[in-house]
Amino acid sequence: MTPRTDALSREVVDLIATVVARYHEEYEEAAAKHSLTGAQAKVLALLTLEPMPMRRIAQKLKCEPSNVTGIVDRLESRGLVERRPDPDDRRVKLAAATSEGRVTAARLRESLGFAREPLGGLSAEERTVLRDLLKRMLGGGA
Amino acid sequence: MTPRTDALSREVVDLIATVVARYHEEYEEAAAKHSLTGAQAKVLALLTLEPMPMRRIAQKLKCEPSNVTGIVDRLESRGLVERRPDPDDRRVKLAAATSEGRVTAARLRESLGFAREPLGGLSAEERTVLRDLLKRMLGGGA
DNA sequence: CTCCTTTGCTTGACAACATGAAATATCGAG
DNA sequence: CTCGATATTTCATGTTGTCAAGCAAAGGAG
Repeated sequence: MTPRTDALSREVVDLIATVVARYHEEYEEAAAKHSLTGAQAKVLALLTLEPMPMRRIAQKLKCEPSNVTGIVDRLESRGLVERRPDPDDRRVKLAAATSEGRVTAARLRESLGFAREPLGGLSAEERTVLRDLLKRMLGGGA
Repeated sequence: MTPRTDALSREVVDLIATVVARYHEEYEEAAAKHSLTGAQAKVLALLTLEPMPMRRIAQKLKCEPSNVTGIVDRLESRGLVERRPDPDDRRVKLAAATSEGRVTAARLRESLGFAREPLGGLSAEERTVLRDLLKRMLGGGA
């Protein structure tokens, strides 16, 4: 169907690569502002939505559970996250953001400029078109 | 200008986050297929375009030069890359892809499905629109 | 209930990536 | 030539990632 390497596709892929690079930079930068690494920021953001077993964090991050242990350890040692027992299953430990963790996460979201800066140049209609194209792109490839 | 957290912007940012995650997954996966890490694949791809001083690789990767030393070491020990003296400046070492390195890089490009899969669902017109929106998004924020 | 497998988490060993500081060699200006 | 700047490497250290092994708890088969 799609010619393997037509100029248009290559251009779009290059642009996406640029978006990816830029997104990462900004994310790491915003995390560093709060003395967090990217991985720690991601986990903290996840836990502000709801407490979660370690195992589920690993699934979200697509990494081994043993890795999550260390990341949560570091967040816990800074008082941003705590481990609670799961009342329904004593094997499970629920990681949850502390109130201090939620404050940090909120500040982090604010300093994440990616939402405003690059999207600011697009009108509401254009953003709608972009949204729909991205949706189709992601939905179709799944 | 842009309301800080309107639903549409949040949705687009979420979609971009998904694209970023997906891009990374596929890139790491493709690299792993050739027993390379993501960082190694990136450097190898860079050096297939043209030989380059270590320092410039570090700039492209946005990391410290001392880090590049290790990555190039590993690529060199596998015969994918070599260090050459720079005729104009004896302090500089030019890293260059070997012919074997170029073969590996070419295979890697081919196995990188991101170009075909998700873009396949979009018509040429839609890809043009997407390209222009991404361009404006990136250009405006720069 | 006991046995046995599975599941959830942690620990330990190890590799890659990343930073920062210090060492070495070279360049280039004065 | 001397001195400061530049390019690279080395070392110490920390974070992220994997895999294998271990332990506690859950859950089913008998």
